[in-house]
Amino acid sequence: MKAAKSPQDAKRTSAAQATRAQILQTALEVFRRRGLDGATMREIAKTAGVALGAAYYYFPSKEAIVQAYFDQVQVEHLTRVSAELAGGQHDLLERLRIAFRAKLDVLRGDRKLLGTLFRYTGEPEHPLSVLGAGTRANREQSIAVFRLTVGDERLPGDVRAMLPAALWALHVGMLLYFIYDESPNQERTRKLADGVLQLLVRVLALVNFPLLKPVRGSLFTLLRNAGLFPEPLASSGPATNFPTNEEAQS
Amino acid sequence: MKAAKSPQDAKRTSAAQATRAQILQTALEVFRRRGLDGATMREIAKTAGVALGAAYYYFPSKEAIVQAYFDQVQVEHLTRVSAELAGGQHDLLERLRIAFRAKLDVLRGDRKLLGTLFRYTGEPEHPLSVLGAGTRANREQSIAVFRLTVGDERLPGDVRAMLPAALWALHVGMLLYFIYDESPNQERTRKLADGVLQLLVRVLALVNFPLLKPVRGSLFTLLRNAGLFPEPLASSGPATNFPTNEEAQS
DNA sequence: GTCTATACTGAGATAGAC
DNA sequence: GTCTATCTCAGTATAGAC
Repeated sequence: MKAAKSPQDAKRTSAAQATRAQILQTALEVFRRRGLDGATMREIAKTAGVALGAAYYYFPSKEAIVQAYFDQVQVEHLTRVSAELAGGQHDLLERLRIAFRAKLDVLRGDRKLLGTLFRYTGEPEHPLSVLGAGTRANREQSIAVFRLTVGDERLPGDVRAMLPAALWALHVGMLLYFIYDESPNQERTRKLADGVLQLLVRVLALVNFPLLKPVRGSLFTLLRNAGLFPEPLASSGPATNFPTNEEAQS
Repeated sequence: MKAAKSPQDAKRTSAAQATRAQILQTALEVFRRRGLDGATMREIAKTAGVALGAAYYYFPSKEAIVQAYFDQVQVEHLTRVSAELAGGQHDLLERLRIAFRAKLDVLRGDRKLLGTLFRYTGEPEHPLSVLGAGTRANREQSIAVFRLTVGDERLPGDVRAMLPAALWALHVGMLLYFIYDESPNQERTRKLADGVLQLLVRVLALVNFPLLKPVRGSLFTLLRNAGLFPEPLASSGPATNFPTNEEAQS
């Protein structure tokens, strides 16, 4: 957003970024070796070859490092999905599989770190709550990836409006299953995801069926009243998309 | 399970139990006053009139106290639901509302404590993970309450087999919403629960409809293969009921 | 603005005396 | 079963080098 004002600034900045990156990467190594709780900021700093203060200079807490990791993951997910989707014509199911599998591929090997993602779920005020304000940017980027995945698939307006956020929620559920999945290479998670997505696509095809239409209407009204998907249908701006609970008239 | 062997034992035991209860109740007061993180074991011990070590003698960690609280909640939920269900004839929807509302009533005022429930969701090995082995007893008791709530409602066998666990999962979701709900007296949560349950009952009525039967079949097969509801349909023993992932052949 | 070195505080948890 | 003393470690503070 802002360019460096002088060579000095640029140099300082890039040196600082290198330090930051160094700390981040080292921290991830230490996390993988020791586990999240086993890792201490002191060891991270020492291994990274910086003083403790430097680590705290860049990351206010240990979990902030993990958050930075999640931001990294998010970027890589977008990259992978964009690349794969660009590669050819795929139907909706294939596209969804690509998006879900890509996420698992990016996270493969870091299942333990993933636990942190859920640690503050029950604490609305915490900056690292998956559902909280502090992670909104990351969440919206992730939802955007699913919006991209859905693309211009022909769907009823209300379905199309909430599908990306619903997919995001579904994918969070998948990650939870992933963490608990001890099958070799977590194949069970992949199978489950495939199956669920297949089912989802089938249900989406049924969604205009007369018997189901009223159910669908009720469901969406319910969710909207609950403030779970408050975007005003087909709004184009950046949508708020989760329990912000900023007083909706029900 | 085991009776005291002598008056001494009984006395010791009951004195010890009194100490334990004292620590537990005091801890809850302190939690409510200071919040969970604001509360220190030192303050809890001091306020309860015991030494720090005594608190740790009864509760291996601060969160263990919260876990004990959840056990208490579980007992009270069962009591309330049993009492209300015994009071007359209710249809399924009414019974479900009773069960869900009772839970909210029991927890009203302790929403902050509830955050702890989710803190270790992402850590399978942690004794306090909602989905883990350490909380299985509590979870099964809770599912049993929902089984009681469903009662002998006429339902297809597969639906009837997974409904209690599904309701348990749904109710956990409700608790999450509850935590984030800042509406007066958390009325939004109650409205949402009512609406979701109404919808659920409507869907249950449609479940035998020809168009939906294959979808339902696929869904259940999927969940079973995923090990999410591994009980062998209508087994009567204590069912394992969540991602234990003890090697299932998919 | 970036980083080092060092020391301090607070709190969860434990050991061992009684 | 209960207490006191102690340990560890995350996180803060500070003072300063560059």
